Amino acid sequence: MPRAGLHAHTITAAGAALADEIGFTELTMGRLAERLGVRAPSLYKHIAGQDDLNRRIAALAHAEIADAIGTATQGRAGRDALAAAAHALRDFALTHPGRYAATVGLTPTGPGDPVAIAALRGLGPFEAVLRGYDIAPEKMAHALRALRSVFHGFADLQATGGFQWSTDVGESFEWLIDLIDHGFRHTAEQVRPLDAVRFTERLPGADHRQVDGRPVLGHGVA
Amino acid sequence: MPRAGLHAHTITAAGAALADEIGFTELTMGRLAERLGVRAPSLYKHIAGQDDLNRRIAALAHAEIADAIGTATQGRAGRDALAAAAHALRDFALTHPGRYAATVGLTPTGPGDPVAIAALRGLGPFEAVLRGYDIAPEKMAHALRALRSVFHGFADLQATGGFQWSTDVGESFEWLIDLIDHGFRHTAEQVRPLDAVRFTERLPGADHRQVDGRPVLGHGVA
DNA sequence: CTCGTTGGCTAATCGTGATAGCTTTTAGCT
DNA sequence: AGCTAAAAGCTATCACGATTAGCCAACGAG
Repeated sequence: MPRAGLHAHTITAAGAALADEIGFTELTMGRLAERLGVRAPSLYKHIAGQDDLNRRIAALAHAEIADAIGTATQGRAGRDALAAAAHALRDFALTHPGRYAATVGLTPTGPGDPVAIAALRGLGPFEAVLRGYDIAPEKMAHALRALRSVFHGFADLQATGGFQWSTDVGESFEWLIDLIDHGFRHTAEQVRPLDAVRFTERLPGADHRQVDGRPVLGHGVA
Repeated sequence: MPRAGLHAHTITAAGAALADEIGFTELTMGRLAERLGVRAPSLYKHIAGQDDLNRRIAALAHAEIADAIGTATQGRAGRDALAAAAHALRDFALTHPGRYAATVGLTPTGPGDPVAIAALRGLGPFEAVLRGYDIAPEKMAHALRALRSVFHGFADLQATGGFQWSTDVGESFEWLIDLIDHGFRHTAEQVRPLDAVRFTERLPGADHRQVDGRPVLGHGVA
């Protein structure tokens, strides 16, 4: 019996492709092995188990998303960049639902976690988009979270069949981009009193390192 | 052996509570049965199976969310109503992570699906919030989807541990509310050409009934 | 050519969902 | 009070997926 010549990277790619076809939750070691023309236990010679597989797929997806958004926003700014990034993310979620599903719900296990590192890389293009608006540096983290929330929310709802009315989804998406664009322009002009910055609530287990009184944006997922 | 006196409603409630404790994906027939002091097969006398259980929990959660947002927004309008609704939803997602997880990822099977009906009921309070802004009636569906995307996205990211930086999450949330509030005010003033309304893209399987050229907002999940 | 490592296989364990068929409780009726 | 039928639990059992142990063949270095 000749060898199949598997590698962790091969398995991850095949798993991602299969997840896109049948859904992330339907991805099983047996099915993946069958797809690779191999028996299930053989996969364990290359990856540690299903959780490991899931994390590798998530890391791959994060990297791909970062690339997609990065290239889509090259040379654009303002609403153009915002729209390009939004479309790139949504297109990815719709074309690769399995991969996209892998990126949500997997808490990074620590600073060295490949998932965390890949997720961090995915933040870069979003920050670039925000640089096109007049946002105070200390508000950047808020704006980043807002961006992620908005576009993840839309992509997630659409990918999971959350939009059932006949109203055109693409048009709703454009409307949403306008909403955020206008919001960013308007909020940027706002002058809010300093005592609005409270820093009271803390997530248990979150990383709280600070330098010069500002959080270290070094790892984690924003 | 005396009877336990189970009912579909009892089982659903216990399942929701257990899901909140151990996580929705960890909810299992055996564990739920143990919690109820009964053997797993006994549950099948009242519910059809795990999928049925999941859907019942989702319907329950949708109803509870609708109630929470509805009461929170009573007598409020504009930014007040927006903030109240947003907080109500986020509080629910954080206090009842299991139930909240059940509400995402379950596509309604049809117009009569209890999940779809409950989800529809949950839209009411959101529409009420939007009435506080000057939004053209034909844009209401877009605004509704925008609202759902934004707050689902934030709640989902926070509930799944997506925010890892030290920046205060509550503050980011307030910032997001401001962003949307400003966006709604500004976009409402916008006058956009009619040909921007295209109605080209259609979701497969979606309900497309229309009356007077406008979609019937009768069922589905927006 | 030989040998150690590597990669795939079979067999087996364990946990979970689901179903079949049996038994007992319980409510209503005479 | 006793009878009866539906309802509600139980045991036994199967299917399937993840994972591990241990066997053996393929491959590359000397």
